[in-house]
Amino acid sequence: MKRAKKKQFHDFIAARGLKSTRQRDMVLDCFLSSDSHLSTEELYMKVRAKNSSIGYATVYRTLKLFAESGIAREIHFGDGQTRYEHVAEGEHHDHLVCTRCGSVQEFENEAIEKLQQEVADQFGFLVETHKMELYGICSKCRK
Amino acid sequence: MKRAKKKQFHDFIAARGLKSTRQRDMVLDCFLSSDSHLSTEELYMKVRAKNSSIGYATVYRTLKLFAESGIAREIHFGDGQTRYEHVAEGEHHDHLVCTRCGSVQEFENEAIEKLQQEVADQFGFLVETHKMELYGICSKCRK
DNA sequence: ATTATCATGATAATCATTTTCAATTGGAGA
DNA sequence: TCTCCAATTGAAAATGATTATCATGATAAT
Ligand SMILES: [Mn+2]
Ligand SMILES: [Mn+2]
Ligand SMILES: [Zn+2]
Ligand SMILES: [Zn+2]
Repeated sequence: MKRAKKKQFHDFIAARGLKSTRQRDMVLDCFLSSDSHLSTEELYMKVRAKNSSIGYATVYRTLKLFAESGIAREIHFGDGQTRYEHVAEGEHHDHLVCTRCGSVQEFENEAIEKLQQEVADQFGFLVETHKMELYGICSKCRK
Repeated sequence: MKRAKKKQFHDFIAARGLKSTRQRDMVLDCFLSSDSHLSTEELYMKVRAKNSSIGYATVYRTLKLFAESGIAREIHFGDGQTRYEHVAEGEHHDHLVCTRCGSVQEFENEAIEKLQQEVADQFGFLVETHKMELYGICSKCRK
């Protein structure tokens, strides 16, 4: 899957007339080998560990490109920081976010998605994207 | 309903040992007589129209108190600005947000809420709050 | 190799929001 | 009503995340 994501990004880069650089590849490797839902700063720290000369701005810019290329998605959990998650082609999921330990559990529920569509239809609304997040205490933190 | 909200806020102020001020009452009146989902800046402009000497910080601080008192709820639609909506006791709703004109349509769907609870239960997750927003094109903008 | 572009890193600039602080005000008690 | 102190206010500085600027360096097509 990493291979495919890398190709997808490189194809995007090429299609846009952009250039392949050692920094972009470095950020890409760090992103693909990291957990999902990392903040820009967290990613920056990981990249920094590999190459301390990388600039903060480069990480910001590269992450935005990942989102545009479709291999990542920007998410906001209300803590004031932008996070990026891995995107699998044609897949969608929502989140359970623990307000105590910060852990994030992903889930998919076809029934809910269908009901959302019905609601939108009732209002003549054309859905492009949606977000659903349940905030609370995860099972580990409840013990 | 305005009466009740005002009382709720004044009770909150008193219970916390805070003081009732002309500025807070002014912001409260503007908030209660405005549409929901206004950004802090939009509210500030409305208050400013009544009393041009009000400070920006006061509006920020007061809106936070509204949220704490339970008469308002902070919401984020991803445009980088905090918005506040009116809260009716014991009521909950979600949103359809038009990405073209910015209009917001509220809706309630008991079936979805129930399914959300089931999902959380499956993961042993205790839900405290949740948000669900459908982004897309509203019926007016589709015509 | 040459050249036209694009990318990078350092730094300044933005933007929304928060904090600081000196001056003012509210309101409980005398 | 008067006092007094804690709470409040407005202006301005500070903050934190993100973006823009710009001189320098790298990429890749010719
Ligand atoms: Mn996710
Ligand atoms: Mn609402
Ligand atoms: Zn937890
Ligand atoms: Zn619209």
